[in-house]
Amino acid sequence: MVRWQPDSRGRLEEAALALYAERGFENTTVAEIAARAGLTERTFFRHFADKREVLFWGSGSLQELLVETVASAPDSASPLEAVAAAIEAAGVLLQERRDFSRQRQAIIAASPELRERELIKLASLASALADALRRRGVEEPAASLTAEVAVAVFKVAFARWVEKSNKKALPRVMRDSLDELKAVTAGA
Amino acid sequence: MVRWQPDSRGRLEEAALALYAERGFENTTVAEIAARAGLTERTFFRHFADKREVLFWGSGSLQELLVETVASAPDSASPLEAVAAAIEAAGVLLQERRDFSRQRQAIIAASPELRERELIKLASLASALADALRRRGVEEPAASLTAEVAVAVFKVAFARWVEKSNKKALPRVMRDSLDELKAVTAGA
DNA sequence: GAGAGTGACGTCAGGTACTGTCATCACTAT
DNA sequence: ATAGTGATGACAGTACCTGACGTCACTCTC
Repeated sequence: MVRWQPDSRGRLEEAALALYAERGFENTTVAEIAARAGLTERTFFRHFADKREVLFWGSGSLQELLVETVASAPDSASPLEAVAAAIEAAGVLLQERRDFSRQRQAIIAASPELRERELIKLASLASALADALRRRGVEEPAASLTAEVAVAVFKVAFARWVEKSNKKALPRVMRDSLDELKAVTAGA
Repeated sequence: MVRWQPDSRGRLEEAALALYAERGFENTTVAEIAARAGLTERTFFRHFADKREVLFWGSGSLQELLVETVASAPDSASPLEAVAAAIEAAGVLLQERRDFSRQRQAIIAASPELRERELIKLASLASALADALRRRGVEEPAASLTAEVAVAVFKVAFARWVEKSNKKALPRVMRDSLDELKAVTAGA
């Protein structure tokens, strides 16, 4: 006899995503998620720090990808070129998980609490990018500013990519948005 | 006989700030805040949507100031110049409330929950700035990108101003940071 | 292969944030 | 006087989250 079904964490993630999409984040209780996954509420909180975190478990790997891309940029690359490569790489990843990314974003956009959590993940991402730039020898405040700019471009590009479903691929939107940003900051 | 002491909202704000500073946000209960203000927990929640909001009541007026500054910028001003004027004006306001701003920021920095709330206020600010730019005829995505850049500069400048207490005035730090950003985005 | 862990889960009790509902009563307007 | 009105108190209830402890298939050791 197996005592428990495998992959309880995965089942909790699936159950949470389905319920949040179905009836909204606020109208879903942790008890319901746990029941749908065939587990108890207590077990949910052993896998996820809180009710929101279940939607953000993948953000760690995105951060790693960004940091590694910055780290492996050629020495000749400027700080902005390094982070540009990073957000384009992130764009590739999210473009691959297109439908999932869009569904997840719809859920987040519908709940202020989830938007808060998303923003702090992006802030952590900016902080990690700034670290990576400093390791490349970029001084403050240039490192922090470049990192914040990268995240800003990421946010705007992602939002545009989500809203118009029949448009360009995300990496392309990232690059275009960065060019637009350069134009905006140059002309003054 | 007066039935209640006046300015219950103000007393709640004061009590909350003092207790958060003294023993930290997470180690303070709403019941304690209410008791210190001579009120009940229920009354706290009639004045503030939640336990965090008590620290962010002033953010509305900051947002108004930014939006109005953008709106009243001369027609000849570029989008970046308009938001630059706005964050410098915000810098003046915060410089006037220097000690309060710093104490408040120390409390926020110590609590992830409060940082989340701060970030969503900044996001709302970016959104309001983008609206103001669109009313000036700026198209998307330039409006959103410029607004995000403004908030990014604001964040970085404010952080630098807070950490080195014996430095330049905040509006000056804002301007310098914006110049640094221009340098960073131009060189690639 | 018996005994000693070990780790993932369940069960239970409790604290705290937040909400809905109704009562109270100084104050105000007619 | 009388009838509101609005800020507050009192009380009950839900949901998030945590700590403590028990259970038992699995694994490791000798």
